[in-house]
Amino acid sequence: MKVITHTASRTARGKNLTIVWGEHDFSATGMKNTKILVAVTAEGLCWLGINCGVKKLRENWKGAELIEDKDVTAKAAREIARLWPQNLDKLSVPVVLYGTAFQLKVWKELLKIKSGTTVTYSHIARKIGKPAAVRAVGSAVGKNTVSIVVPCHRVVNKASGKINYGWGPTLKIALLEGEKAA
DNA sequence: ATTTACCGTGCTT
DNA sequence: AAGCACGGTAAAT
Repeated sequence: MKVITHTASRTARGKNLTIVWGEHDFSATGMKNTKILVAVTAEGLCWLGINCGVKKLRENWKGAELIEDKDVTAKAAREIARLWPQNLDKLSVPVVLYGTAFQLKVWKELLKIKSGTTVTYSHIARKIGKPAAVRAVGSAVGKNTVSIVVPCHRVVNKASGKINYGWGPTLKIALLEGEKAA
């Protein structure tokens, strides 16, 4: 999978950017009643939201020009559904990551987590050489813009049974179950 | 069992 | 420019 990164804050990254988006069914994967909102820039996949609506997309790409066109996003959506859960790393569409230097480090680390496995937030913190920045890792993971493909759901709490997930704890569990079963 | 300290980000003042 | 709230974990109380 090709990954393109850009250093930009959340508020600045939408500037002068055109994003095409579309909603697609993800149920064929065994994830019942699940829709993914796929968005692409000229470079590649920049956003994947689960059951989320454009509002979230707009909030995360302030100032960007958003164009709805399912025909454009369908190819990527179909490929994601086909490759999940084991082979997302074979995605032919490049993944485009816009974040701060810290966030980019965290997200790239997420890409190394194998399907069917989980790691803790402190593990990531150690991996990026900032063992004390566990909480910062937590917030960076939560700001991931390309769910599922950048597997933020594979990061779990160490001991406390708490489950945190931007699209809801239930979905996080469902994704992990789906990957384990595969 | 509760509190404290650590870090980066984004929102509010 | 400064302050506040978040989020996960280990260590100290």
